[in-house]
Amino acid sequence: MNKKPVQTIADIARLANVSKSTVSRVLSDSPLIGEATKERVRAIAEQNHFLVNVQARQLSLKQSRTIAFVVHPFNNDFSIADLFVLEVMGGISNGLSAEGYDMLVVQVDPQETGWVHQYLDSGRVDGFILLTSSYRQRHIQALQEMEAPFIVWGVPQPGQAVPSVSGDNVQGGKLAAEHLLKSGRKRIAFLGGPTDEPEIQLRFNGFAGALQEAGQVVDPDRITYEPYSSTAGAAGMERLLGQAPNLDAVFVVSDMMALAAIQVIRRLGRRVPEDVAVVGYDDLSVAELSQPPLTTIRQNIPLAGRLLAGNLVEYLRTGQVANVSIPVELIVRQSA
Amino acid sequence: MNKKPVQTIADIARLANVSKSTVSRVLSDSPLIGEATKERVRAIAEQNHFLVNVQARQLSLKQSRTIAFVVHPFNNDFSIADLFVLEVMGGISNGLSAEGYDMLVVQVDPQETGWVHQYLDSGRVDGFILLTSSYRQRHIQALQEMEAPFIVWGVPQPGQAVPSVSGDNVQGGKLAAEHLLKSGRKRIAFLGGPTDEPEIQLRFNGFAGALQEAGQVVDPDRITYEPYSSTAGAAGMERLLGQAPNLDAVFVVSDMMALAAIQVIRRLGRRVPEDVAVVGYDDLSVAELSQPPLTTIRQNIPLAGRLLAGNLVEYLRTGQVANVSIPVELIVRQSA
DNA sequence: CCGTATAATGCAACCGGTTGCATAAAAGGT
DNA sequence: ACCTTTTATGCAACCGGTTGCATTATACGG
Repeated sequence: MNKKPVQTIADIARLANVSKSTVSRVLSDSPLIGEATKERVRAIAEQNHFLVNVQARQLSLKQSRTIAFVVHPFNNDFSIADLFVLEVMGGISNGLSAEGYDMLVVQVDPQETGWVHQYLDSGRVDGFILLTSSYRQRHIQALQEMEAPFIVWGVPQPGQAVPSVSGDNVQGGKLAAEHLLKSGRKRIAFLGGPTDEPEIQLRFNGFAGALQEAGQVVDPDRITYEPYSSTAGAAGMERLLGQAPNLDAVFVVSDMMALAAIQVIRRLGRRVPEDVAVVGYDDLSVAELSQPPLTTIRQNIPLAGRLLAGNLVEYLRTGQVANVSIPVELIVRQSA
Repeated sequence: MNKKPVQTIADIARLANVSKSTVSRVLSDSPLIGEATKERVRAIAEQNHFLVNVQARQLSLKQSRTIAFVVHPFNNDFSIADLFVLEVMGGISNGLSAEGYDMLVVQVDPQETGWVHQYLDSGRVDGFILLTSSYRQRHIQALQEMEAPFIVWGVPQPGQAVPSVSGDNVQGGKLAAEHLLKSGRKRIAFLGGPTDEPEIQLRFNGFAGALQEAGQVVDPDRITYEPYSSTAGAAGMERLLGQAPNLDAVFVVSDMMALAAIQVIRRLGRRVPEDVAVVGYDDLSVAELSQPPLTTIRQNIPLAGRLLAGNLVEYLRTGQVANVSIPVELIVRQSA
């Protein structure tokens, strides 16, 4: 396949007149080897563009230096999380490579858990990174049972000792509400995602807290929870406008749902932001290209990726379970 | 790390009272082994939840059964390809796992080519998959020089023997033009991407061919080529309207540019689609959420992914260079 | 000047598979 | 019954690294 003549440490060893062990130690910068030798061996390796065979090293070390990024199949249905997934993946990939790890993308059947076995016991990967999704719980359980190292994006169910990284959801809800209040909105609605997602609850808490602090009531007619999808976003918005026709603002917990909501608001004859102000969540790249450009809550995704990677690696090394939450930021555009 | 007692084929061999070789052969279903033995060994492996160690197998076979999906860093700048990347990746990942391969996501510096060496010579991956991008040429050159197996999404430069999968760009251009003609448009413009991208030329060919067939002239004033970006899309649209103020439709070769173009058209006081009809390309998820929902050309992305994976694997095995193009489809919404 | 601590290197086993070749057992031919 | 095939299995080397332990060369203390 490749006719490069110098491929193994044995080759280098021969050229440098030393043993395999010495070359191996030079490459891992072991203190056992004398400086002079190190220099010489390194030079030879360099000249011959030598690169260690990763599989051999991994076999020897019994670790793969690879982690699996677990995603669900991308079905035809556009999932709300998609773009988010991509951006997070970029961050994780960066973080991982900074730690010297590779990232394998593993698509799994949401119903099965055999993949844990398959990838871990075969030595293919050292650990897993999961993003929040409706099937998360079952997977987390499986991972815990098999004592597989993993970390999740999102807020773990209360009482679970699971390493995680998430946005500061309470603060996100608060920022959105405060911005709407500051611009004089009086009847602010909440269009949420699935009820059982802890982050949605936290966003609501932050949101409701800010309203109460401002002396506003949190009218149940102006609150709804929907599955994560743009069609659900549209349906939810329609319901809200039916229940509370006089609402003058809405905080939507995802940008994709917010875009769908805006379409509904307009279809029903109201203007955004004049009649109804809209604040989204995530700051996906579509947010600034939409009509009108979307005011939204941005999570620091590159940071999230780096932390997911870093904390998982840390957990692998020390067993330290860390739960960190990262700051969010209000991005004001024209929809609110 | 894992206390599973039965982990190696040696363990299985002991339990089954056979040699390592036999177990190995049973697992690869070698015809050398008798049926009775196979059954027995398989049963034992099964009972003990045995899984082969991937690294050891790979070391022995000198192949990684892994391919690298090469992407550029996701910078803050919204890249035209983003969503596209994600969707294609899903398809590739599916195709690859059907072939028994894993997918590694490799982020590379567009300026460097060292990664080819790094991943190939170290045995980390068996091949690469690249998506079209402005830096593609340099990378392709590097890959070819190192005789690295790879496949690209998009149309290769003429005269290059490069395995590829691409959409049927000629047909895409044709469908767009025909749709606009059918709705009675008389002065149709073309807003293209970079001139040196073969796919852009092909889309133009299909577009121009359809116009000519309908007896329309292809007025140079109604044609422009811009870099790939939404700002360039806006600039291009502005130029077109300046050169040919009476145009009544425009075919834009990417959805993102089309969205920008629509903003310009409106800013200059015309309505979409009444005054100017707009057809985009790609059918990104934003297309249906935009105002008005965008009429566009959709490529069968899951199929693309599967073909990229399948053809690369085929190339790995046989050296067959295949260049396939997949069908496209017109999605009619409200912008045209 | 010798014994021992110390630094530098090599030997060989090991990680967990695969495979060419030798061998043993069963089958076939006459 | 005997020799040749054929079929089924084992032996041992190999893939390309890492590492515990032995060994040699050098430095140091007395």
